[in-house]
Amino acid sequence: MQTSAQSMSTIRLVPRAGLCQACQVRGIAACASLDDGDLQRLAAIATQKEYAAEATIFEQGDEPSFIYNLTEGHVRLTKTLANGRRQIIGFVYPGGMLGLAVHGAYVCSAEAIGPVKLCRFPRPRLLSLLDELPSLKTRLLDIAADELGDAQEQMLLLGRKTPLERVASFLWRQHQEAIRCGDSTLSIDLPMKRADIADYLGTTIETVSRTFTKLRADGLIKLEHANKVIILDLDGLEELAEGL
Amino acid sequence: MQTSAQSMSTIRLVPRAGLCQACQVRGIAACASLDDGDLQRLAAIATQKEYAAEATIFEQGDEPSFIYNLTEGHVRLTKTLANGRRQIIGFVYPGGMLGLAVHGAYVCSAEAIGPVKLCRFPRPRLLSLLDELPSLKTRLLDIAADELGDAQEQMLLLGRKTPLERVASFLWRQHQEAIRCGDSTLSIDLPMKRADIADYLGTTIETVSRTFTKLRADGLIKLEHANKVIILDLDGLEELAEGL
DNA sequence: GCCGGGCATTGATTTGAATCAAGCGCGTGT
DNA sequence: ACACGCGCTTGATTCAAATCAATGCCCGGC
Repeated sequence: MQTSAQSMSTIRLVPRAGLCQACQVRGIAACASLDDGDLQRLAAIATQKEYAAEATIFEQGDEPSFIYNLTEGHVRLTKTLANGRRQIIGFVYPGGMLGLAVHGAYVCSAEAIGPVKLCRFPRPRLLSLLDELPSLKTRLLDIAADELGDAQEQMLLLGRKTPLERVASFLWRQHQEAIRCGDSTLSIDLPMKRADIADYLGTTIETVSRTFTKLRADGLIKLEHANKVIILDLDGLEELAEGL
Repeated sequence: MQTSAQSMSTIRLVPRAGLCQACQVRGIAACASLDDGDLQRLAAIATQKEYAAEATIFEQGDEPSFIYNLTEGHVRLTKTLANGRRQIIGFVYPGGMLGLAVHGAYVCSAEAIGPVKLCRFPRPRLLSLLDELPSLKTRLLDIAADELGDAQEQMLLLGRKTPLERVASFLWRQHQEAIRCGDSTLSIDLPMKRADIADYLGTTIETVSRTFTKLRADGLIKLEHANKVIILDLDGLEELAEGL
């Protein structure tokens, strides 16, 4: 009872300068485009922050004061309708950016799935620094274009795929993501709960669960336990995902 | 029979230099960020193209050789699944960009809804010009961030809204778009067919039609004819769209 | 003016996923 | 060790939207 609600969510806050060279996500994050000198300048405006599991990093509608780079853990981006219906817009993995998509206010909320570490940049200072770091601006444009492509793929999923195809697509992408992080096994760790998967795929917990069961029955996957999936038939999964 | 299939779709192609000052979308397109001198440099690499109704401007999977700016008419962006199911990712209005979202290839196809005019830029030349026109690069980043926000809003629609809410959201946005173009009436012209609306909203032609009928019965809209809607209760429409 | 075809609307029926409702398994804290 | 609770799975039922099927309307060609 001695810790306040705030200290529950924000565990540590340290200046960032000098730590970048050692950063876990140095090679895949936005800052990968920078040489050591420019990295120094970026690091000068950055602060490292940590949040506990389930903490809210920012809220839909908030003034967008910061842009973040996720260094450890997983984040979900959510939008919520008046009556409580929730849609998960995306999951963010280590190396990903938060807070890029903005029309005057954050368009979605960001919540830590497990404990996370972030690199935080004051938006105005980062934006003005962009004029002096053109390679970073280019990189952000590339990142935004990639995210736009991902969003469009998700619209196809939500608008036109069956629940079976949605789950297969989800697992396929989780596998691709694991590869991108250097993990080339067919074993997938799901950091999020069934409710998160359901809200991401535009369906329900029950349907997600039944679909996992069906994929297992059909021999496409094995469920080591609820949050660990082994892919047995990667090609079959991809075919399902593409609606073949 | 004397005209080939190609000349059916590509009617005219003229150099663009010098025409920008007179451009219809000068004030709202990406080039709005440029002064006259920089505009000259951009115009030097642009070509004006026209396409007939239903023509394909580029195809999902094509090498992304060009970036386009729509000057007249309307475009739909589509993705298609193996078995023919189609999702419309977005509609583009005069002043909008085509071909920004790319992972090595166009991620969707672009099709003219009616006759269209476009300003076409060779992608490599535009990208290298960006290094000399930082304000344009910033503008493109802003546009990409806006489109990302729109895409996220659409994910909420596709994942969690009812057909009634989807159609209400669609009409509300069409109205907002009309305002952006300086048209402040409550009368909306729909350039696209019911099939396009259905594929955009992740539903069917029949459901779209029934929903229009219901909105009319409930006194929220009037249907002047199939492609002309008069909004009678803008607030009611917005409430529906937000799920209240 | 009349015919034909494309597009929209309306109606009847089916179906697949949401909802409602138990159970189960596992980790946590007492 | 035990009980509690949370998260996942499984089963039964409902229901909304997709599908199937006609009909109507408007425009363009003959």
